Amino acid sequence: MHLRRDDPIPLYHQLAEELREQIESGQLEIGERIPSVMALTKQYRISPMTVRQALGELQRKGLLEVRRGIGTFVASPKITYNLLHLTSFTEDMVSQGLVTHNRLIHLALEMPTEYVAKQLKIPPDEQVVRIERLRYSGDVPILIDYSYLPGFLCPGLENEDMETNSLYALLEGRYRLALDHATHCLEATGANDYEAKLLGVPVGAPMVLVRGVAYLADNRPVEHFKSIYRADRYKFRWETARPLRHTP
Amino acid sequence: MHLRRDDPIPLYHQLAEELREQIESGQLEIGERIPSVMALTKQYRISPMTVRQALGELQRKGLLEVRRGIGTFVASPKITYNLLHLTSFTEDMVSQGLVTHNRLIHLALEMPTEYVAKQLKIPPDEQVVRIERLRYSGDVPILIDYSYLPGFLCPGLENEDMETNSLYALLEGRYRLALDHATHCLEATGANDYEAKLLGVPVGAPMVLVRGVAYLADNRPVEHFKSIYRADRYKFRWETARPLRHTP
DNA sequence: CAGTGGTCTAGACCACCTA
DNA sequence: AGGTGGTCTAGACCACTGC
Repeated sequence: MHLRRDDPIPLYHQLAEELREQIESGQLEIGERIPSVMALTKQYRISPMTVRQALGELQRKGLLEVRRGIGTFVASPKITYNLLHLTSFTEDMVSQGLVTHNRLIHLALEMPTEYVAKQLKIPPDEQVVRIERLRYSGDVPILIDYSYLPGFLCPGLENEDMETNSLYALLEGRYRLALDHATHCLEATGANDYEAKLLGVPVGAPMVLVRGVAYLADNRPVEHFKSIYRADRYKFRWETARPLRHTP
Repeated sequence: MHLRRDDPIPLYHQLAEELREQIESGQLEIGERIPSVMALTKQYRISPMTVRQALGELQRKGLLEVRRGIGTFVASPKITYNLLHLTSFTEDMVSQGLVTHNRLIHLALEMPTEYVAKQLKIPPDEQVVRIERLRYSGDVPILIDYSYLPGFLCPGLENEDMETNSLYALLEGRYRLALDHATHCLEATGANDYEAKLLGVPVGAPMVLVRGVAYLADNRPVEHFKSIYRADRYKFRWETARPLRHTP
């Protein structure tokens, strides 16, 4: 395996992906030492700083664990698994044997708010596709889901069937937009009139609000999302590993 | 101001701290552009890569915001919690450069409830240290923190100064209990009378409730914790390698 | 066009760890 | 002693932005 130098995707990210695949495929086992920085430098013919950028990325995501003066090791994969698990509503429902479906509330091409334009890093006069869906577990509405995507990235998306189709499957299949990573921000809030009505809870009922942005491998924003969960029907679980202390 | 080159603290961290102080003191205002990479390179007589390491650190912590081709700007500061790593509140605040202190509300050796004994995997007649603390960012109370630890693991902990000491630092330093991993469960809730009074918010105000257990490397439970955060002052942030939110 | 941040090079020295 | 990761240099080219 070698890296593509005439690719918009940075070398360090290509290397990080390569290592992640080796970890997830089991070529590199949990607790195993990965090749040293110098070894990777020679193997991929890139400079040490670039290797370290790749390792830093995986370290921050919890896939690698560094022991100074000894080496870099594959960390327990629980962390990433559960963090992904944390964000996957449908998967969570299915794994608990619950039937889930969506109700489309809104789907149109329109002008973004200032906030959304900033999140997507587009000019404020660039149109976005706005999607609003209500998502159920069985007959119980669990969350409201808002998505905003730059219109030029997915022309015609506003005419698709968003009730039965998965948005991400559409993006990857029809528009060849391979989502790569995402940021998330979680807070608690109370249901407003609109949310309370849709979800069938009292106004002010405790809700979990998750906002974030999904990106392509080259860091172009593809989607700004906002999800509002009923706190009485949904809990978030995860595990962490303690980071090793390093330099001050 | 100049950096100390014969200091164990890395240059990039010194620069990051320098910029952070300028932001917090108001020398650099929110939304203001900070000097460019080249300007900082010349000003502090360090190389561009080192400047970028400093900026990257502040960016990941949410203090800076980058607009490509334009410049780097001071972001509006928010307290965030990194879900990837198991850190204590104190460590988390300090790493973000925020001043924090605790008010001890309760500290004693006592009999556990059935629930706590089960969480800690100890017999119901085995005593636990119960700690209740109110924790501040500056002058603002942010959360109420309950900890329960098996008494035999940390004899004398009930006589320690829990107002100025970090619990995790004490456990690792004095008792040689190296925390390794933890489980967490998060939900949203409304403040009850007691919580509202302590935190100075209205009854029913949105709160984030996190419960869980911290373990040693051999899976012995060390601590059952329960933290109640003011949702208006504390947000939880994380990144995922692949966004699987809408997977069918 | 000039300025910005993003990426990358090909080395260097250091503190740390094992042996 | 020899290998490891951590830090740092002094440049380079690129894509993007605003003028």
